[in-house]
This record gives sequence, structure tokens and C-alpha cells, in this order.
Amino acid sequence: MTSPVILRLRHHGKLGDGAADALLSCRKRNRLVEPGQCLMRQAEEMNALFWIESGWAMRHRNLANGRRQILNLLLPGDICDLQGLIHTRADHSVTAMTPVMLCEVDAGRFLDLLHNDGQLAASLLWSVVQEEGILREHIVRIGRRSARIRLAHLLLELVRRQALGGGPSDGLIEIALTREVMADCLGLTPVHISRTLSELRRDGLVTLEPQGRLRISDIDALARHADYDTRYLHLARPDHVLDRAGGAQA
Amino acid sequence: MTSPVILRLRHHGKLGDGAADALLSCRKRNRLVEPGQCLMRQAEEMNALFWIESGWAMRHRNLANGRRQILNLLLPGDICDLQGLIHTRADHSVTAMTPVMLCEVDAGRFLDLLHNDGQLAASLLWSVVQEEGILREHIVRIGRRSARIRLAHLLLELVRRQALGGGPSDGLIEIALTREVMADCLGLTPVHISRTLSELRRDGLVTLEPQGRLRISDIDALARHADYDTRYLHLARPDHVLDRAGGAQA
DNA sequence: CGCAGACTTGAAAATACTCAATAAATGTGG
DNA sequence: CCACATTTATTGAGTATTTTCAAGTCTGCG
Repeated sequence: MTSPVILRLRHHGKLGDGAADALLSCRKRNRLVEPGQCLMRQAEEMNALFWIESGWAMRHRNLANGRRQILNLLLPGDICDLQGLIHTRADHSVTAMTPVMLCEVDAGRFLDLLHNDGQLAASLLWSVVQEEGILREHIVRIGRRSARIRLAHLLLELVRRQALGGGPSDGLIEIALTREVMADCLGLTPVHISRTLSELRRDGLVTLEPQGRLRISDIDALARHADYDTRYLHLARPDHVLDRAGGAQA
Repeated sequence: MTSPVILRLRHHGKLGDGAADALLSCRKRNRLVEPGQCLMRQAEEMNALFWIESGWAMRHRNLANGRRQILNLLLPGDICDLQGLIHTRADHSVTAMTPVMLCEVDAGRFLDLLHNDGQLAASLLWSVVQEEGILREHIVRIGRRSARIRLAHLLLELVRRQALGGGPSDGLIEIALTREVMADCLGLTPVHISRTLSELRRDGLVTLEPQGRLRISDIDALARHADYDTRYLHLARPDHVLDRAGGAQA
């Protein structure tokens, strides 16, 4: 069984077994983090370089007034943080949402690899580009879309991204998300998420499964409904959920 | 007179004259872009690698429903786009807001440099980290802050960033921003920006100067008022506008 | 069974939006 | 330098969306 990191990087394009093995050979040790525990704390020195083997985590900022904004969710196969390579302080925290198995990387060996394997370096650069794309999409979502569309977009993104790391691709979100988590992602309140989700359920777009997990009933239908386009994920195979020529914009 | 790129990168830390000259030696040619013209178009192949010598531009997405979200503003000294190094399609557009002088870079020579000059590579990586920090801060701003604080934050960031590239650092924003631009940055309407800005002016925090330019009357006062902390810019010298120990969060 | 945490629902309030009319500012040509 | 056209900004009134507060319900788990 291969690591979700490799699965994810293969969505960029060709990544030979040699490059994959080389990357895996940088592993230093695994570490298990319990839900609610920090993988990285705001204002702390960043040193560790790691990826997520299993479990979900979140990047977030806590504000002086007690509010919280979730910047991004981290799924199996996501790398956190290439930025750790330069000496700087974290401007946000990362907290486990489920039990998270981390794979810590030996920075020295990793840097050697970057130098010597151009294909691998390109794939890792791609993962940075994808992460930036995800951040930008999040800005658009929060800045210019209604609560209903925001929520639909978030769910669609999560379903897509979990598939990239080897998770389910049938519309089921593999972990239970609380209303509060969705609210803090989307800049809304849990109460309003509750109402909005009820609407989506009423309209048959989303269903609630055992253990509080959500399922998108028909991914294509919801994507069409919500003007969702996966181009920002920069996947190699052009399998946009929606592949309308030209899409939305000027 | 040195390029704003060099000025900006020096805010990361030591950058010797040798490294600076090496970077400048990658210049291929300059190109002038008129206001309203695109430097890069959504869904187009990215090939060019360039930085901004003078003038302001914006990264933005145009939505199917005619709305626009500005993702980030580009100021003199900003690099656009290191991501161009990998073969992918832009997920957003970049448009000039003023006459913009671009400096196009020879990608081959640039990559050589990255390989051979570790100090320069670190500085460029820093600029990527800073850009990501700016995107994240923008998410927090839009997601969890009131219109008034959002606007104050945006102005504070712009004043700070223009100083990094050699622009004024006295609170005057060097170009006139329309209400519509500010609105599209912050996920608000121009009308509401107008009202909010009037409030800030009424309270003596901001003044309107000739040619529609804005000035922050007292940067520290506004920063305190708006819970603004520059840590996310990852500047080497810890000259946070606010240097309260520990700051806001857990 | 019963508790704790998460969810739902209602009503009232706050925030931001829309539409529309007026006022400044900017640029153009005579 | 002035009149005019054009764009941008301000202001008011009414509306829509989202929040807040609070009470009640569901669910999973020991």
C-alpha cells in the first residue's frame, strides 16, 4: 500500500517509482496526534516538515475577540509546510480534527532530493501551486458568494480533495464535520450553516448519513447548481467536474 | 537606483550585492502595460515570469454572474509568478490598475540561479511565503471582520507593502483606489465602502488627499484600533506595527 | 437510561445590499 | 479658461441576508 502523498502528487503528472521511493526515503518517523491537539502553533518557530498520512486537520487563526477563521483543511496526502524550509514564525495554527498520523520528513535529505530530481521538484512545486489555488478559491467563495453556494463549494472541494489522497470519491465526506467547523471555514455562524444545510437537504442535493457524515447525492448536479469548476486545483487530467468551454469568466 | 524587487527581498534578510546583481542579470526586457490591460488572463497558459518595476496591478477572478473578487494587489517589487515555472493554466487574471512597467525574466537563467545561489533561493522562497501569508490574512479579514475593520486592514497592509518596495511609508497610499476596487477586494459593495470610509474619515483615522488618494493619519493609532498585526508579512526585522507580546491568539 | 455535545428552530436585531437620485471630480474640446 | 460629458462618490430609503439570543431536540455513548 502506497502513501497518500504519492497518490496526490501523481495527479500532477508523471511521477516515476524512483522519484516516489526517493521521496518516501526522506521519512524520519511517524507521529500520532489526537483530535484537538496542535501540529503547529501560531507564532511558534516552524521547524518540522511533514505530511499527513491519515486523518484531517485544519489551519486556522484565532482572533483577539474569540472568533476563529479556518484557512484551509488538511487532508491525507497534504504537505505541511514547505515554507518550514525557511526560518520564520507561523502566522497561524494547525490543529488535528481527527486522530492524525503525521509523517515527519528529514529536511536535509529532502533538500538534496529537490536539487537532484527535477521531476519530483516540479511535483512538489505543483502541490504548492495547488495549495495557493485553494486559498484563492476560498477568498472568492467567502467574498462573493451566498451562504448556500459557499457551503456547496466547500463540500464539493472536500469530496474532490479527499479523492486525490485515495479517499472516497462517491460524494461521501469521510469524516463528520460539525456545523461550527463549516461556519469557521466559510465566515458564517453555525446557526446559519444549519439552516443552509437544511435547505440543501430539502432540495435533495445533500444527505445526512450515519455518524453525522454528509453525502453529496449527485456531484455533477450540485457542481452545476453551484457554478463549481475545479480548474483551480490544477489537476493534470482535465477532469473538471464541469467542463464547459471557457467557463465563467472574461 | 536599485530595483524595487531587490529592496523588497532585502526585507527577508541578508542579500548580498552579488546575489542582487545575479538576479538583475536575469532581466530579459521591460514591457509597459496600460491601465485596464491584462498581464495574464484566466485559463491561459502561464509562461512569462516577471516582476513589477513600477505601477499597481490586481489579481482577480470574474464570476459568471458578473461579480468580481480581487484576490490581491500587486505592488512594485512583487514577483508574478514563480508558479509560472510549472506548466499549468492560470486560475485567475492579472490586470494593470495604473501604467505598469513589467520586467520579464529569462526563466532558464533564473532556474540556474535558484540552483546555485542558496541565499537568493531562500529570499525568493520567502517572497512566496509572504504572498501566501497575505492570502491567508485576506481570508481572515473577509471571513471574520466587520466592514470597518476590513477596510482599515486593507489600507494598513497597502501602506506597509508599498514601503517594502521603496514607496512612501508616511501613510499616504500612492495611487487613487476607487471605491469599487476596495469593494471587490473586501467582498463588499462600493456604496458600503463609501459609507464606511466616511466613518473612518469622520473619526479622523483617514483623510482624503488631492487626486482621490487616501492617507492614514496615524498608522499606529489605526493599527491599534483595528487589531492589525504585521506578523503575517514575515518581515525580518520584527517591526510589527503592534508589538504586543503574544498578540491576539491561542 | 441519562448525560453531554451537537443540532434545529423561532423571533428580533444588526449588518450590508439595492435602487435611485444628487453631487463631486476628472477629462475634453472649443 | 470655460462648458460639457463622463466617471466616480455620496446620501437616503427600503430590502435582503445573516447574526444573536434563547429554548428545545436529537444522537451517540457510557
